[in-house]
Amino acid sequence: MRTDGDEVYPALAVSLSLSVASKTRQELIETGGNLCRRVGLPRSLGQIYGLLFLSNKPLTLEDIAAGLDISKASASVGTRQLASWGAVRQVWVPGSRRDYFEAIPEVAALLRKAYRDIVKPRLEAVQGRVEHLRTLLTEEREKGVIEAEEFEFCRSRLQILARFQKSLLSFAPWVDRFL
Amino acid sequence: MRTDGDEVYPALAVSLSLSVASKTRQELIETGGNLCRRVGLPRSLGQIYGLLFLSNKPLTLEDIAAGLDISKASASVGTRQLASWGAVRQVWVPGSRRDYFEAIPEVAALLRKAYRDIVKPRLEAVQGRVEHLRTLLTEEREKGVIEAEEFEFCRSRLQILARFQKSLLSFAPWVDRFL
DNA sequence: CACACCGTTCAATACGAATTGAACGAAGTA
DNA sequence: TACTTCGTTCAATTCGTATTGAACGGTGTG
Repeated sequence: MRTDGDEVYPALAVSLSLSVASKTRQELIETGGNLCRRVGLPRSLGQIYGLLFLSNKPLTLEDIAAGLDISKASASVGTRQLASWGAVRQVWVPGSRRDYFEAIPEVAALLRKAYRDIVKPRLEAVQGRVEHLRTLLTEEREKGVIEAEEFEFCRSRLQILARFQKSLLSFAPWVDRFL
Repeated sequence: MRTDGDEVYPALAVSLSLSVASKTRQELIETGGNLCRRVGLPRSLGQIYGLLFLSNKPLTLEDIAAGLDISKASASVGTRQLASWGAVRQVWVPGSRRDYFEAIPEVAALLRKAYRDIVKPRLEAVQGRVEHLRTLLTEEREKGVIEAEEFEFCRSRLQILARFQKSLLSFAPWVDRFL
């Protein structure tokens, strides 16, 4: 962790209450980070979730920053992002006025939610987009921008797309049933 | 397109045989690019596929570079990548010694292939990873790095993960049936 | 055999996005 | 009211990686 203000001890996560850096935790954090990076998400998200996922007790922002050696800022925005996705919960600890976080371990539920809240809406957006393209194409045909043959070709191609994402949308119930 | 060698005409895709830049094509290219970027892939891939997808006839690397205003190099690596995924096919055109490309429009089949060749193997890799973590954890327990309580906690958490991706893997047949 | 044409490669660059440090505000504490 | 303690914000920086330009090799052509 990089403290703001002056340094105390050179990067020793001394205040961290959990058994510092077991290899297991370390590796889960790493794979979590990689997993995120691969999907185009900030690696810190996966790391934070991984850290919390193997944490006995809720952790503070400082714990997280220290445990992952990232800045307090990153920890802040990261936890907020995760919380907005329901992957992390902010818990109240009576004595302290810090924010404590814990992972929500129901991974399957998280994935289901992700599908409903992110993938599916986006698919529907794409659906609208394809429709738009189809009307656009016929317009251009009427204006004579495109010749008949090419028009027909494009039309069939767009139809393929339309059919495709309709079948993708029909996935939704199956996803729900499975997870 | 930025030609190597000297310029001829200021960026007019004059040699491009398809009806230059219909709005429809334009937009599909754009959404294809965005789609890729969102998933963490180079946008040029989506653009190339989009261009070819609405193309009557096979296109050369130069056509692609010109049509998308990207470098010949990008077009080259992009088409190769797409071809390696089976999203694009290199066709032989008798008269010319250039490489011609056309899109493979069976999007559903492409997705199925992507699942089998990319997602599923990766899931299996993750499975191995989780197993590794579990043995690692018990090792650490035996060495006394972790106390009993925390060990039990982590163990249950890892088990959640294991169950989760096992159910993910059981998806495979369903994916095949659906697309 | 020289020459033009094409696709590939690779080091350099450009670009987007994640991460950071410092400043700030809110809320407790003495 | 001065002084910590925390979390947030935002401009600046860093970092990964997509993209490019130039050089190269290979293959037909005159």
